[in-house]
Amino acid sequence: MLVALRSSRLLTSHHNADRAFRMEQQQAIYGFLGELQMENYRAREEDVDVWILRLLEEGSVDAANLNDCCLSGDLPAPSPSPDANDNGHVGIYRIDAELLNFNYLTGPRKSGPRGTRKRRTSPWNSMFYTSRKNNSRWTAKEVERLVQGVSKFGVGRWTNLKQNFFKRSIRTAVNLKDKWRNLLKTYQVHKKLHSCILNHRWWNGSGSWQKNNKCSTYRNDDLVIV
DNA sequence: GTAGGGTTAGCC
DNA sequence: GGCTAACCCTAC
Repeated sequence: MLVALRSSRLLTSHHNADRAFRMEQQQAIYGFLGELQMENYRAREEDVDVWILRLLEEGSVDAANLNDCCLSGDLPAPSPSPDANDNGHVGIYRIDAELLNFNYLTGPRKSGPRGTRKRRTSPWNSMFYTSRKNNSRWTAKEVERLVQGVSKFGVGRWTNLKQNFFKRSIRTAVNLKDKWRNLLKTYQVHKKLHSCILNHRWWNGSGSWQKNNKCSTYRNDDLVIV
């Protein structure tokens, strides 16, 4: 599975008229990713297929609605589906407190919690070591706030996100960007999700939705899963 | 200010 | 030694 972000396009090519609608779509997409990722911390050693199916069954993640968020920059926007709400928008974004109630730091992990790390200050001053600025692992609450922030402001608005969600935090805008990148990276690792999601309705690339596993592309302006 | 490649340190 | 996550560096 390839997940590619095209955030720069998001913020530059959209018409103002549909900007709000597209932002809501974006929120849905990243909320979905956030839920996947955060649950992933808890269920890292579990069968991902079973796990995502459970989420779908519980309704925590609605793959059908997710598909309704799909838009291609090259293809016409699909009509809102019957699953959409009264506004014609989809709203799968939801951070479930139960999903976040996991043992973030002590749960089963391939790599355990990291302690304080140190590094050389510079190649020519290698005799001295100094601590990095933060050296702390992200907490579940921080991840939650990051996902909320990205869902609200979108990817690439790290300074804005910092000011609104991490104002008193040690995390810098760059830290937020890097953490989000790590989250998506981990998300990509679980390729089994691909076949699972493809079993649900999917944009077939030729103007209609279908519910089978023949389609191989999920796409919107900001996210491409191939 | 941001994106993306590079570096580092902890854990297996 | 490999993998991973947090952090650093730098071009744009």
